[in-house]
Amino acid sequence: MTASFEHAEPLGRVARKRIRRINEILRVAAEVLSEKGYAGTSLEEVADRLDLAKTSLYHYFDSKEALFSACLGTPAEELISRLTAIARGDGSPRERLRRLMVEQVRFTVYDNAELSRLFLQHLDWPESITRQLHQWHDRHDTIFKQVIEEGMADGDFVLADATVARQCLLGALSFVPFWGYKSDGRYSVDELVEVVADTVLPLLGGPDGAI
Amino acid sequence: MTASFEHAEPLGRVARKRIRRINEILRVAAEVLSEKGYAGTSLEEVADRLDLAKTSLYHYFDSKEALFSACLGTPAEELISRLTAIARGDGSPRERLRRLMVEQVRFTVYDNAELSRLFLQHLDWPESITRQLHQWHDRHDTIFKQVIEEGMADGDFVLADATVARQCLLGALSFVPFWGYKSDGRYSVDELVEVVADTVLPLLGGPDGAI
Amino acid sequence: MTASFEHAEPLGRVARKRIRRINEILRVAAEVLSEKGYAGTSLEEVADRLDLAKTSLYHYFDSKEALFSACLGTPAEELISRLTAIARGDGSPRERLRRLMVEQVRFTVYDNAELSRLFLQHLDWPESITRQLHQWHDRHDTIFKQVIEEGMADGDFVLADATVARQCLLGALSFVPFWGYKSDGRYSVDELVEVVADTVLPLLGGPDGAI
Amino acid sequence: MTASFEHAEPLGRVARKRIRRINEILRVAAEVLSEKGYAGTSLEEVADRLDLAKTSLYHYFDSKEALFSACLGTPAEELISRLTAIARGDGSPRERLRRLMVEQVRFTVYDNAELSRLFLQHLDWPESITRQLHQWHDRHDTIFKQVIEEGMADGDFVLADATVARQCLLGALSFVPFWGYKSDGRYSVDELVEVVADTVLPLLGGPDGAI
DNA sequence: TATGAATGAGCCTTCATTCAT
DNA sequence: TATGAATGAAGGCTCATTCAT
Repeated sequence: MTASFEHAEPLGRVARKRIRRINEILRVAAEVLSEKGYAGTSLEEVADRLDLAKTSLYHYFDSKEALFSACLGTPAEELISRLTAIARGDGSPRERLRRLMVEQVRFTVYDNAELSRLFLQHLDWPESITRQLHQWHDRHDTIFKQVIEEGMADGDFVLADATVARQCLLGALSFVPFWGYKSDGRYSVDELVEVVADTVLPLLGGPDGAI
Repeated sequence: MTASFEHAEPLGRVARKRIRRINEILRVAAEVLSEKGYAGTSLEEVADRLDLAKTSLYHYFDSKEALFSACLGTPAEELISRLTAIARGDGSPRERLRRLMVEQVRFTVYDNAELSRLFLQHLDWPESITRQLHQWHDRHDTIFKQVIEEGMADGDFVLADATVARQCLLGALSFVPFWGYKSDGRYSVDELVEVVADTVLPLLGGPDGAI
Repeated sequence: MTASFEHAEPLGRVARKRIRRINEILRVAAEVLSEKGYAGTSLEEVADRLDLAKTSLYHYFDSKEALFSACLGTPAEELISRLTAIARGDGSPRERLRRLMVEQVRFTVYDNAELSRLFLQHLDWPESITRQLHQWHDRHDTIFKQVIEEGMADGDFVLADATVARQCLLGALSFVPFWGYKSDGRYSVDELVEVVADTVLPLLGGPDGAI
Repeated sequence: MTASFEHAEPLGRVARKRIRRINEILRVAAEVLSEKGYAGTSLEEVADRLDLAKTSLYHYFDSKEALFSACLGTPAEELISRLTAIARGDGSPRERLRRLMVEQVRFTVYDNAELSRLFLQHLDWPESITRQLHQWHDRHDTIFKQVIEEGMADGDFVLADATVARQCLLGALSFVPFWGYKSDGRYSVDELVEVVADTVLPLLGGPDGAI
């Protein structure tokens, strides 16, 4: 019953079509969600934008909760997976941390502009989604934490309080999607991403002119 | 009908009682609001916690929107007013900026722990409140902006892009109320406030060991 | 919140009016319930017959379940209370049993013609009501059981299997409300009641011409 | 399209398979029906228990109504046919009546334990099924009625009011399937059947120790 | 035959709001 | 001021049924 939108095995035509449909639904649902928030979004509205009857959504998701949970889960897992790859990759801790920041900003500002804003707001969600959000937050936080700790062990990062520094760093990054309720378009996304990373990096202390 | 909660002139006993009642309502409403968000909060719940009938709220506020608008407005104006006083006060730009940061964190973490989280979420609100939020954001942003610009003019702050730096700084600060869905209580509030300010200040560049 | 329809203390005008309203609702709800069954009855229909908006019912009952639970509870408790009084009253066991039968038939055929039919059908009800029905059944059964046992101890009732006899007796009585999906009106209610009692009494065996 | 579940002529392999399928469906449908009642039963649930898609049921039955109508019709006709055979068979009216009772109890308690309970509940059914139920009731009643009348003509049954007696007798029998929402298992089915018949027979009056 | 997709009708329930007392 | 009554709009969800494959 639960909608699964990814499989490892080869799928028949029917199954592929179903998946495509589900992804379309998720896309539109995310769109509405990012405009109105969970409580403010009605299935009617999602269905309308899909030219679908409200009840047809129940062929793909068991409930409103399940639908929007999937909405959040897809990008959250994607981001975490990308960041994990970077954190485990090559380069000095400082280099990897910078790459994490770049990827995070790119992802939240470019790939998932609106949905990203939802991850800050833990009100308004049903219990089960709140729990998921907390888990994602923890996993996300841990990725940054480990790289920063490596850098401290190397003596490259010099921090009075690593936790506070990390929180400030993540805070700064998390707010990028909120900057432009009126965007001013001074930078291309690629440029913005780099500028932000360079701006925030000093939070970690260490030798001047590092990198 | 519109609830006014402040007056300059002397008031009669009845009026004073009314104001006290209104403030009590606002306090409780803010409490619920911070737990459930706008759409998730019903007047019934607010009334219940006040041991009041739901309809009685209409003697003090014209509508749900008016009630919660006042809820946000009171602390928003308070914070802006405090920050304005600091910005216009004595001291070098760097000193004043630091004091702004300290006040901002203290206010959002200590004085208005939960409500502060609401200022980030511009979804889920009715149009008119969204507009207010934008205005507060702008006024709030401007306060920091001006002090930073003074510091740049003095050559004390050295920034490649002042806007990006400011956004990162404010992002880091705004995130503080979100840190502790599990608080770890390492610092007292007063200590925390200082640690955060010291951690974030490097975002502004300038001579090492400044302050 | 739960609708209470009986009180020992004196009540104000408002409270009395509320009780009257609740009883009116219960009456109409019982009417519909007896025509369509639980699942087949919509609150809309109940409200319509009361010239009321569907949602207004929620001022008096928390849910459909609560409403119809009260519907059944009122007559069930009433019948049990009447029967208890008889069982504890004067007269030989045979006399009291006969009076129980008379009261039971009168109540189910005359006072609560349609609702009585609902007590047989334990399907279709929500869990909590099913539990209540079972409890009423048990209490009801116990009343008859005790009087029959007294009569056996006296040697007035002579039964190979008292349980089977009691079940058959109660079965016969319970069936009376079902007789007349076309009623033929040969007897007045008062006469019918007596005829039925006389007809069923032989189930209990014992000396011919008893009573 | 209408499902026919019995044929006189020889059938092809395909047709036989279809009939087997239909009977399986009816069996499962009856099972669910007896647990949840008509309105409480969804085609989805029936299909689920058959490992079938909901819509596939429409290959065998035109509608929910048709399916459940068949569900009831099969056992109803079976019972009536068995009782008719007995009523027309050998033996004195008293003997035949006793055999009718035995068969009725055996059928409702043993062969069709749950479905039998549905025949008492004339609510909750759609109109057309209600009509059928009434017809079966009439035919069923008539069978008993005629044998009782024969017995009265013979002077073996002595009844003040034959109709009331018959209704009481049938009432007692009809309730046997309801006895045991907690069964106590004192008798085997075969014994129970006899005990009940002996217990109820006195309702018909006549010479002591008859049979 | 079998089934996935889709839908319209309908249900229970919540809620902000109005009105009369 | 305070509140009980009442309601319309809206929302999430179920379900029997139709259609195309």
